[in-house]
Amino acid sequence: MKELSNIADNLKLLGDKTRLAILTLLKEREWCVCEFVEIFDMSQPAISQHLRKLKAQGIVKEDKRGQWVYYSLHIEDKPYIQAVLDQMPDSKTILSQLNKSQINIVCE
Amino acid sequence: MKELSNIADNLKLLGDKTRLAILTLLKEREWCVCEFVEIFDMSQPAISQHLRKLKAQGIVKEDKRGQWVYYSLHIEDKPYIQAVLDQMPDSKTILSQLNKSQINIVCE
DNA sequence: ATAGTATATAAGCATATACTTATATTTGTG
DNA sequence: CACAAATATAAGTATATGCTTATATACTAT
Repeated sequence: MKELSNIADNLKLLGDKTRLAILTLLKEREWCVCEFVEIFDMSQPAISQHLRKLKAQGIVKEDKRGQWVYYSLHIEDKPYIQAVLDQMPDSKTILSQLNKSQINIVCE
Repeated sequence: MKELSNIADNLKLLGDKTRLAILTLLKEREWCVCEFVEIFDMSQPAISQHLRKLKAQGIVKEDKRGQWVYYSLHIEDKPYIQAVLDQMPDSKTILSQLNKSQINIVCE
């Protein structure tokens, strides 16, 4: 049984809009860093740091292939994360919500 | 459909050991503030502030009865929180983990 | 009314978090 | 080798967070 504080630390990482979107997108397929950088309105180091945190807690795993690093989910042993992601909308919905917030920023 | 950022804000509140324990205990029954104050090694205002955050996001509801305020879960419309709490251990396990950490503090 | 108990709020503070920019590292290509 | 692209790391900073102590509020009982 995982420790309460361990579970809380995992869930804390899900409590960020960007990371929650990343994980939800990863339900569908693996993604490389540069794809995330294009999608999110944020610098490359910011994305890299989010992925590092997720990797540090074993929530994602990386696969270096040539110049690119592909990330995928690694939550087989974390049912509480699976349970959350099962409830998340599909990638298309996530992407449209990200776009909407970008438009909001432009309009302000 | 709830907004991505709304879900993330909810999950952020679950990403704290104390609040996650509170919510898990609330699966079993309603609790009053003073019970939480006894269980957790923390001041009464600290507990009160955690409950206020949970109430502000509609995750718990309160019921004032005389001198006491009883809190209970209000997550019927939040399947991703239900899904997490379904995966959490029972109250006995939570309480023993809290006690363990208190003993650790004493021993240091 | 006064005192005691339960809870909430306010203010302050130390630490954590999520970015930014600058720079380093790794890999592919001419 | 030199350069470009993809990614990671470092350092700095503004804001958020989770506690503390002090105080206010609400209810109970004598």
